[in-house]
Amino acid sequence: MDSTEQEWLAAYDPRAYTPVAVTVDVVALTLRHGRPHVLLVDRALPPYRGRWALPGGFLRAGEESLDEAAAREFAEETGLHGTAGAEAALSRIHLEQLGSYGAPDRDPRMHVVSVAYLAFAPDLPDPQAGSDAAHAAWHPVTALDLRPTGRTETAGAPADTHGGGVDGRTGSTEPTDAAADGTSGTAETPIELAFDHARILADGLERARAKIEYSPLATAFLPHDFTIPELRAVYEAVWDEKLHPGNFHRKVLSVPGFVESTGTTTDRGGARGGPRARTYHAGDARLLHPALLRPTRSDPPPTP
Amino acid sequence: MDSTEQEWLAAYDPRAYTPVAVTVDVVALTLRHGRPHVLLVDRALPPYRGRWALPGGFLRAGEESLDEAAAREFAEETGLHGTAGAEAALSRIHLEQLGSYGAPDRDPRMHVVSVAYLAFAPDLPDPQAGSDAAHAAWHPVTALDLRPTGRTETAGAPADTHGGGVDGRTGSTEPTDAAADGTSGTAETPIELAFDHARILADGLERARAKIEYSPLATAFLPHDFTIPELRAVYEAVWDEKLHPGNFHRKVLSVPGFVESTGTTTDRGGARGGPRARTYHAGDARLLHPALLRPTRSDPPPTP
DNA sequence: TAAATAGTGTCTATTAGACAGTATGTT
DNA sequence: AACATACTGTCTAATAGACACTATTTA
Repeated sequence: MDSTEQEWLAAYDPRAYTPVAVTVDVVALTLRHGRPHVLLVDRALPPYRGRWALPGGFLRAGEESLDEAAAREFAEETGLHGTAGAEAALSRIHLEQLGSYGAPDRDPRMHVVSVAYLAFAPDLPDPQAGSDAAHAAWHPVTALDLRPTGRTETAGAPADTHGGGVDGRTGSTEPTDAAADGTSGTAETPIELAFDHARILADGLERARAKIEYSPLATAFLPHDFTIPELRAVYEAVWDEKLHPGNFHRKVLSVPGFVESTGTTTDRGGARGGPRARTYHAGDARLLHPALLRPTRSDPPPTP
Repeated sequence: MDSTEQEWLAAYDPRAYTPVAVTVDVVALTLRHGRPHVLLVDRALPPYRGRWALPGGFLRAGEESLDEAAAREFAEETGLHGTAGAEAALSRIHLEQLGSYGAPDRDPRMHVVSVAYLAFAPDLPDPQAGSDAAHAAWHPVTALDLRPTGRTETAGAPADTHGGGVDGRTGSTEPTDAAADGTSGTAETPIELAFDHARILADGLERARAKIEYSPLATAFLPHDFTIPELRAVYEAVWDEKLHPGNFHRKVLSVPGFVESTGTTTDRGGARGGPRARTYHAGDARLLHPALLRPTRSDPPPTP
C-alpha cells in the first residue's frame, strides 16, 4: 500500500493505518547519599532481556491521558502504588513531560513512539521484593553509560557503533550502588541501558539541570521541611559543582516565594560541627525571579 | 479484556494492544508586516470540518522518525515541497519538538496522540492555489481564539464549556489577515481552532517567547542578512513589548557569536528617515551568553 | 580544645537600563 | 526644513561573586 493511499484512508478511519505503538517512559530522579539516582527496571523479556531500562509501559488506549499514564507507571514501579500514604507521597512528586522519541528502529518489534516524562522525587524506600516493583531499583547515574546506543530523535548526534547488539545480556543485574557508605568505589564498567534509554536519560538529566535554575523544583528532592544547606546540596549534586555557601544562602532568601521560614531549627548541628540550621519549606513561587544561574563553566574570553 | 491481560500480551506482541494513532502537528510561526502569523489548514473533512487546524498528519509507521514527519508536513503545507530552491529554503527553517498531547477524547474518532513541533520560518510566499497546500494559509495569531477548547494534557486548566460542538462549521474560512496594509482592523470575532489546537498553539507561542531569550533563533524569522533594527522588530513582535533601540543594539553586539557583520549597509535609510543600517548575518553561537532577558513586566516589589 | 559549619557584612567587577547626543538619512 | 532613526557615550542601580568574620555546635 502506498503512502498516499494510506493517508486517504486514514482521513476517514485512522485504524486503516499501519499501527504505531505508544509507550510512556519515566526518568525518575532522586538523591541518595547526596548523589543523583534514577529508577530502572530489569527487563525480564526480550528485546534487551536482562538489561536495565527506564520504567514505562503502553498507553492504555481510550482510558488515560499521557500524564495519567506517566503517574501510573511511576506509582507502580516505585511501589508507592496503593501503599499507606501513597496519596501524600505522590502529591509531592513533580512529573513533567520531557519529550517524545520515535525513530522507526528504536524498538525491534515495531515502530514504537515513546513519550518520556521526568520525575523529581524525594528519597524513597527501595521497591519491596515480592511487590509489583520487585524488578525495579535506584541506580546512581554515575554508574550508567550515557552515550546514545539506539537511533535517537533529536539532532543528528550519530550513534557511535550500534553498540552491544539488540538482545545481548550486558553487565550485571545487581543495582550498582557503589560507595553507598561513602567509600568512593572504583569506576565499574558503565551499565548500558536498553533501547535508546541512555539518550532519554541524558536529556532528562540536562533538563533537570536547567530546570532548577529558574524553577523551585530542587525542593522536590527534599522532604517537606529542609534547611538551606540541604537545598544547596541538591544544587551541588545536580549541577556537579561546588557552590559558595554564604552567597547561596543569601541568594535563596532573596528570591521572593522560593522558601518560607518555619520558625524553627534542626535538632542538632551538622555531623561535623556547626550551629543548628533554620528550617524552611517550599514557597508559592512557581518561577524564580531572578533565577539561580549555573556557574559559567566555560566562558571563552570575548575579544575586547 | 482487562488491562493487566492486555499488558501481558503486549509484552510479547504490542499489536495485541488497543490501537493508538500517532500524528505530528506543526506550529509554524513567521512574521508578516511585523506581526506573528501561524500556518493553518482548512479542514475539508469531519471532525471539525470547516474549522482551521494546525497542519499535520499521521506518522508513517516504520518509514520515518518524528522529526522527519514534521519536516515533511511542513514542506507539504507551505508548498515548499519540491519547488525550486526548496532545499535552500527548508535548510533555514528551525524545527523543534514542542510536546505531545494525548488526552483520550481529544479526537472523537479514536485515541490520537499528537506530537507537536514548533517551526520558525522567515516570511514565505502564500501557498499557491492548485497546489497540495491550497487549503493552507497564514493567519495573524491575534485573530485566533487561544482559549483551550478540547481537553488538554498538561496541568488542569479546565476547558471552559466544550465550545462549539464537534462538527460545527464555525467562523469564516477566509484567512483573516486584517490590517495587512497598516489600517488597524476592528477586532473580529476570534477564530476557534479544531481539536485542542488552541492549546498547542498557545504552548508554541510561549515556547517561542522563551526561546529567543537564550537562543539566537530570532534570526530564523529574518532573511539571511538583516539589520539590528530588524532583529529588534522580531523581539518586539514576539514579546509584544517595545524595546530600547540603543540598549538593544549594544546588547546584541556584546553577545559573542550572536551576529556577524557583513561589512556592508542597507541601500537606503529607514522609510521615515535615518541613516543606513549595517547588515549582519547569524553567528555560530547556539546559545546566548548572556541571555537577552524579557523586560520584567510584573515585578511585585519585594519587602525591603 | 580544635574543627567545621550557619549565617551576615562588605567590597568589587559586571551588567541592565535610562538618558543624552551626533551623524545620516527621509519626506 | 523638519523629522525620524542608527549608533555611541555616559551615568546609575542592581547583581554575582570573592572574602572576611562571628556565633554555634560537634567530636
